Amino acid sequence: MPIQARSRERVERILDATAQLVLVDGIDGLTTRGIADAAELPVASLYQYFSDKDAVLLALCERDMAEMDDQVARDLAAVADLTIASMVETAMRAFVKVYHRRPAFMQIWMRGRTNNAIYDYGRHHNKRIAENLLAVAASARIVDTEAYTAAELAALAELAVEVGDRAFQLAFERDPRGDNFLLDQAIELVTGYLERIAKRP
Amino acid sequence: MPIQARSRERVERILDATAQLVLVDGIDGLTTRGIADAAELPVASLYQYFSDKDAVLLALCERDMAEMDDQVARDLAAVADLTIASMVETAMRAFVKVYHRRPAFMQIWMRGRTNNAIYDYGRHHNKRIAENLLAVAASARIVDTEAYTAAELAALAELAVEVGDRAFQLAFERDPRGDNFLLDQAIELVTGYLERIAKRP
Amino acid sequence: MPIQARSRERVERILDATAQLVLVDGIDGLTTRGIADAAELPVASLYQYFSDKDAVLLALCERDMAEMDDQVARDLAAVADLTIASMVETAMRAFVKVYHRRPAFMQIWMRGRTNNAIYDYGRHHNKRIAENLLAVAASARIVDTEAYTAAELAALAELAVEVGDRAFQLAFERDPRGDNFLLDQAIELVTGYLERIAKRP
Amino acid sequence: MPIQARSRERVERILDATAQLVLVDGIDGLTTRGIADAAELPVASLYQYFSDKDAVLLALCERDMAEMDDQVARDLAAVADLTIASMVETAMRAFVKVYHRRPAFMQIWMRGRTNNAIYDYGRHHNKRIAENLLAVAASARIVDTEAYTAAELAALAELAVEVGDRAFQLAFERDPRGDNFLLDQAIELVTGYLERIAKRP
DNA sequence: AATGAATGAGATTTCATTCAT
DNA sequence: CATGAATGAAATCTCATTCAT
Repeated sequence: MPIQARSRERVERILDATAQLVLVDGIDGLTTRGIADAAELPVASLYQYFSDKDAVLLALCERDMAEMDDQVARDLAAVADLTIASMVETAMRAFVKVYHRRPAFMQIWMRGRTNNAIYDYGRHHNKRIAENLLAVAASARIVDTEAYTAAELAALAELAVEVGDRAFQLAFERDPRGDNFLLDQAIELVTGYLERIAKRP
Repeated sequence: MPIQARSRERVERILDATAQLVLVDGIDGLTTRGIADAAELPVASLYQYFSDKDAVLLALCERDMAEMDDQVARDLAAVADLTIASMVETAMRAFVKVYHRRPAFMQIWMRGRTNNAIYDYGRHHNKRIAENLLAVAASARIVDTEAYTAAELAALAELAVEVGDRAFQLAFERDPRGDNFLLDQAIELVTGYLERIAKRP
Repeated sequence: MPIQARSRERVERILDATAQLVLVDGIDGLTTRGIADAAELPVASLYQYFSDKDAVLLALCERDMAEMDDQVARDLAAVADLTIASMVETAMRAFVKVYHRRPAFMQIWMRGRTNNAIYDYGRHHNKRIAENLLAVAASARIVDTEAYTAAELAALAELAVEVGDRAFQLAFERDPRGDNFLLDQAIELVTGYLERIAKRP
Repeated sequence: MPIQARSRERVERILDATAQLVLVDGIDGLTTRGIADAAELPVASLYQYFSDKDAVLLALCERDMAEMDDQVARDLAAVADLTIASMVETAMRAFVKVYHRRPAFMQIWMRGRTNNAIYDYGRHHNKRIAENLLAVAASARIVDTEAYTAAELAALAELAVEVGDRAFQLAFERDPRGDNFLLDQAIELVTGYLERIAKRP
């Protein structure tokens, strides 16, 4: 097996093992030895692939986040009539799909944010999501660029994403599959809020 | 100095020290030794006042939460014309006042909720706040009790409280005094969302 | 209530509480706080009656040992025909009686001898028992004082007591009431051994 | 130095250090820090070789017990005329040899048996010694298998071993090399007791 | 005499990380 | 590259004992 492939395989195994462990023991219970054991490799070998423990968590987030971004992009591309409402709904439903597909990721995301690395990554990622969605909306010319400055729009978008995030947290806390009533409400809430930036006809 | 007063003073010192430390090092960085050093007393003495580390955190939350509840109650009592909008604004501004007075509390509240003790307390408290506000609104007959079931109203209120929390977190992250634009937006967001439960004329 | 009486009552309560605790948690689990709680008095008050924790254990042994000595003396006094065999049997059966009456004492005695205080007390007491029994036997003129020096007799007697002690330990380990087969064997063993010091007719 | 040898050497050093410490401070005074200091290695390294404190004690017992078993087996093999008396004497003298070689072991053995790990191991080992000796005696056809049931024989043998243990303890307490008079008496005592199971001609 | 409060001094164990090979 | 082994640095909590009142 070529070294690179072996390396990639091991990294995946580490990430999967970490995901499983977080699911079972929570973020606080996570140890390097635990990860190594679960991934069936020596502890010291972890450090060949990751600089430290936080880096593992981060990589896990990144991997699954990339999947989430893909899902959002793909689903948005399939929307015929792009409005603020359809965008919000599509994006948020895409999130839910990935949370369902990756329960461990959901756990880490929802409950693991005391870890500074994850927390910071989360803030950073939410900001990027907000920017991306704003860009899509802008290029679809569905944003009222006259009533708000660019900075205000950015702040609004980020607020909306964060608030949606928290609402989902609540929904997934109540039910590991996401409480349906709360999911719907979350979407309504964010939609309602963001419609103020929709272009007035 | 009477013993009881001395004891209370020490407890306060422990709580204040804890608050400072959480602010600086985060919840994960909190250690009993750290608390004791900061509070200038022997580690063993911590255990006279608190059964364990979690209990300290919990007490801190309780202390500041009580203050927050007071503030909200007092400010709401002073509102002449009670509407959903005036309630939300009054309550949220009351929160801001307390966050100003107790910056450490905000941090703990916003970032400390993976700690089980805090988490449970937080969920419980938010729920209670939501219930209280809902009760006030109901007795002022400004809630549309026909369009929603009681359970739905409870869920809506809780969601609003949690989402307001998160929005405030963002505002206070950007600016230690709370970013004004974001604070306003937060209030608008929650108000907008909750107005759907206002009684239709 | 006169102070002395109150004091004696408290000492008894401490001793009883200690006995119970040892029975439940073993010697290693014993704490001053535990004793105080069980005896329903403040920890600090323990130190009014005992110099330290070991002193409590020691006092407990002494109290029950005194009872044991009484039992032996009383039972021996009732023996009509004093021989080595009847002495050994009577004394050992008296031990068993007290072990039955005082199960906590039995526990401490049988399993608590890692504690230095208890261990030393045990050695000391076994020696005294040996001396006493030897004195009784000598005054009943059933000992062969010609074949052995006084020092040898003392050593023999002590060995017999210690060995009997260990045999009982085994018997009470196997069965909290004392395994009957082993109890009988223990008596036979000690009797058989000591008969060598019986006066030859 | 090859790693395995280094590891074995360290384990030995830990065991020796433990033995010394138990000898000086008793079992209760034993601490992981103490062991580590005496063995001149970091406390954390203890846990590379042993799962916890009890495991160290246990390993110490096992090591010395193995030596004792060897000694007994070797010496018994050299006995020409196997009788109960010669067996008992040979075995007990073999014990003495090992106690001489391993004074710490005797201490641990005699005083450490409240520690659960050691206690359980001790009971188990004494039983096995008793069984082994009984088996040797049986195969040499020097046991009266008609007067006693197998269970009784087993109990008798175990009692004899335990009682011999205790007698030896006394002998070694009085004199670090083992008081000769008491050693002789111990052998006589056990021999005398066990001869009842010798086959009647 | 009585006691609530205070504390010095550890004890055991865990863990992330680093080397030497 | 890979890894078994090693370890510095803590962390939490307990407990016997002592004071000040």
